[in-house]
Amino acid sequence: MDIALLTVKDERLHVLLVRRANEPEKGRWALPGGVLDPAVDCSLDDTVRRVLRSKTHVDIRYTEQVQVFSGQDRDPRGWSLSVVYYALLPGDKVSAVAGDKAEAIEWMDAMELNRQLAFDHTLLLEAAVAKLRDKVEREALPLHLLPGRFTLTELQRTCEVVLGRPLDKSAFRRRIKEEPALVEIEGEFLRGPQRPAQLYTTAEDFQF
Amino acid sequence: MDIALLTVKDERLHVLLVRRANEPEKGRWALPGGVLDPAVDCSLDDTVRRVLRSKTHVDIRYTEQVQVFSGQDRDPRGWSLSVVYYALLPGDKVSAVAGDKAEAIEWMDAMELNRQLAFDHTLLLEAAVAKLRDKVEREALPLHLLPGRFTLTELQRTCEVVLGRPLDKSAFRRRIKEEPALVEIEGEFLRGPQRPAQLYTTAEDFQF
DNA sequence: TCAATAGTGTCTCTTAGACAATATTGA
DNA sequence: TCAATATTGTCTAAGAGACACTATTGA
Repeated sequence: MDIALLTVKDERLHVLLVRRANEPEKGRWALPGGVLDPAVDCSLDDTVRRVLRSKTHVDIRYTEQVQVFSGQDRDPRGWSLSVVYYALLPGDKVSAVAGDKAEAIEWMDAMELNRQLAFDHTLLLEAAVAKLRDKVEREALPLHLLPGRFTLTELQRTCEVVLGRPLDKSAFRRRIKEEPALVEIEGEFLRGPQRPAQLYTTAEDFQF
Repeated sequence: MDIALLTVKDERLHVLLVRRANEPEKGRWALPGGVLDPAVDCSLDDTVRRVLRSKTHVDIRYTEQVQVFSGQDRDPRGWSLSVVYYALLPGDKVSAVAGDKAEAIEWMDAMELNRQLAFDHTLLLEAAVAKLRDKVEREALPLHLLPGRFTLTELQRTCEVVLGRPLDKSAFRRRIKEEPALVEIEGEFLRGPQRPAQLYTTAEDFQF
């Protein structure tokens, strides 16, 4: 099981990588992963949460199964099978994710696949990002990438980062006006050297 | 690995079931499945094709991975994991699918989930149908469910069967007019006691 | 001729995109 | 006041749905 933990950092979609401490592919960067432990996990989703907790020490609000990768060529040790998940981390929690002493971690730009990852992890990452993007392209709001309170502009930026293209402000706001997933925090604004921006939060029953 | 082999029969979406010959759940209907054989299969997709060939003796044109189901409660024998696929069979090939002597088979209406299937197979089937429907809902044409040559009306009926709702003829044709996946078979018509209908076929490079 | 289905045309209404205009703050 | 960003309004063009119309065959 491998996980693409995605977040928005510096206006770009980033993914968490860990450096492999052992052979094969020692020293190369890879998606964090883990193995199913039937004694502990009630299902694969449990495995994902357990692994994420141990690697990040942060509570992850959302995970989704992407695809199974399998075959004899993806790992030099022979036939292997891996279920890929993506997970979403709010942008303000990035700094809370720290590697263990044993493991070096790094946030890599998830759109720029210039670095060579271990095994077939570049493919896995592409599939994960594609699935997320597809969902957002179909009108889903990636609220799990945002902090507890956010402005509409921040929400729009997040969508743009995931989609990799600019959105029209007017059309975007028109669309989400009807969105029950968003709740206006009455009287709360983000202030700066300009007109204050209304703060919103995610509805209780929001399902991504 | 379990497979929902889907086809259109009698203007309804149907799924192939096999009756379990062994315990547990002996005698109950289930989706056909198989186990991965690393010695033979280069990947899970190979497994699916191998299993389908052995069960149906028909060449299946299209398969797609749906989702992994896992947990300790889905099989009385304990923790289990299954990758679910759906596969599409052209409507004119239904009669070519025959069970072995050892196995009873049956086509069940895939929308009417009234029968109690073995294990959690009702859930697996629902997930498979939902994935197919979702794809067709987003403008994909389920050409793999159709024979080699077909009319636009037949194509529309097939979409309607998958979606479970009627489509407007005019709007439907307007949409697929631009569709490169469809190739008109010039001069070939389906004739009957009415105006002949132009026959179409699937483009070589069609990707569902 | 009629029945039956194939195929087209037209109207309306909704919506997305582009872009402009207005609003409200701190400095 | 100005700079900067928030928020709203307007115009237009494309597309979807509804529905009616025409076309072409066999009987």
